[in-house]
Amino acid sequence: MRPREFDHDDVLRIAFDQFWRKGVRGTSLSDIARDAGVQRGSLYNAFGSKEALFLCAYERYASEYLGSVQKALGSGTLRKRLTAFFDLTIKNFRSGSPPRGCPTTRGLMELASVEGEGLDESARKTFADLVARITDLVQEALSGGVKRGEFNGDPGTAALHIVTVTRGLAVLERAFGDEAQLRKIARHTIDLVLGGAGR
Amino acid sequence: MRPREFDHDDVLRIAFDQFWRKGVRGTSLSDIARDAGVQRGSLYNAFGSKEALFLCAYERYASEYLGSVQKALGSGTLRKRLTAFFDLTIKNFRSGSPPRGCPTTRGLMELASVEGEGLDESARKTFADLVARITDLVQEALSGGVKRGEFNGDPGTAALHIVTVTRGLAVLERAFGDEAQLRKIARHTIDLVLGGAGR
DNA sequence: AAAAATATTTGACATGGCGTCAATAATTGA
DNA sequence: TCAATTATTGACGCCATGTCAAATATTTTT
Repeated sequence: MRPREFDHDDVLRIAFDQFWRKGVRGTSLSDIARDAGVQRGSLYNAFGSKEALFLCAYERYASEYLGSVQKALGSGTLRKRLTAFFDLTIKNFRSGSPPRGCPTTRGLMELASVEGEGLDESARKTFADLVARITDLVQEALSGGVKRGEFNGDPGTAALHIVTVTRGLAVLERAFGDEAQLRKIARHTIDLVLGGAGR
Repeated sequence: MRPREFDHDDVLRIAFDQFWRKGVRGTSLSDIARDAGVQRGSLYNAFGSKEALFLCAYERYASEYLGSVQKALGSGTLRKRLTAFFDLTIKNFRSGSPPRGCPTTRGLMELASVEGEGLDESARKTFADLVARITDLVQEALSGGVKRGEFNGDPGTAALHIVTVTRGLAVLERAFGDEAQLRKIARHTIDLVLGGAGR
């Protein structure tokens, strides 16, 4: 059979970059094809549809992103680790100029119409993964030195709350665009989560 | 001059309903025109462009929404009022079937490309208004019976945090779609904000 | 080595959306 | 009554998505 003349991964990276900058609906396959030096038809042949291409590109990004989160959460006190998580998150969707926002959030909202079921599944996994990692973090801290009673409810709920805040930040960032404010909210959230520790 | 043959407000309501259900980019002016019994050209004559029409429709909605928030925050203890706020918010973006999500958040994310500057302004105002109302609420409670020291930082930061959570909920709702979970996060947030009061 | 099989590339095409424009129609005011 | 003004209407250009058949480049088979 005839070998393909372009690298799938290259195209996915290029496509994701455009999707992230201009949104899924705001990016045409012609744009991507031109940027990637590929014929538009080849993209259809390789991926089937624009939404399918976005999905592939998104999943490639998501695994990379989750990996970097994993790394950032490395070690240190709970406060330090949570701070690192918020820092990474804010830095991630403040990257580029103008800032490009949170890809998962943007994609999810943009495709959350009748049809956009493919990304729902994928975004759910991303969020679930984040919640799981933060839950582990909290549990680990609890079984370590951190005193119980500084958390309201179970670690899972705390993690859910934290991930919710990060996604809220992704939204506010689009509205206000003020990084200092985002950091303030992040710090405040950590203070709340760590109970009296930071007051 | 010739009188127009349709009611602006009717069209805005119909348009907003479609935008909310199918997204801005997923809704065509032909759809709206058909639904409203108006020619497509008339919409361009009256509003200028699809984005401008969306903006008008959004602003009509936003003032209605802020009014209902105002009402819901009416009276009672701070906990009761915050609970009412979360309830209204969740109920709002769980309305319809399937749930239609938060219009401000969806619109903001969808149009947050290079050009979408019109809605940025409008959404910023909506969020700023929400933050201001919640700030007032907290300040009122503080000058009333509620003890100081149950809040971390100033009331403004607390309000910002709360609004951030509601927007995070709008995102998670799209991913998980589980209303019970949203309520759990809301309750948890209130518990955190009210310090030791609810523990 | 030649031919068959198979997958990719390519360009043409159909469909549908946005936005513009000139022509037409319906009022109001002089 | 007629001019001025604004709304409506339908045709048009442009661009996007997605489909299809023809052409092309390999690998495998004979």
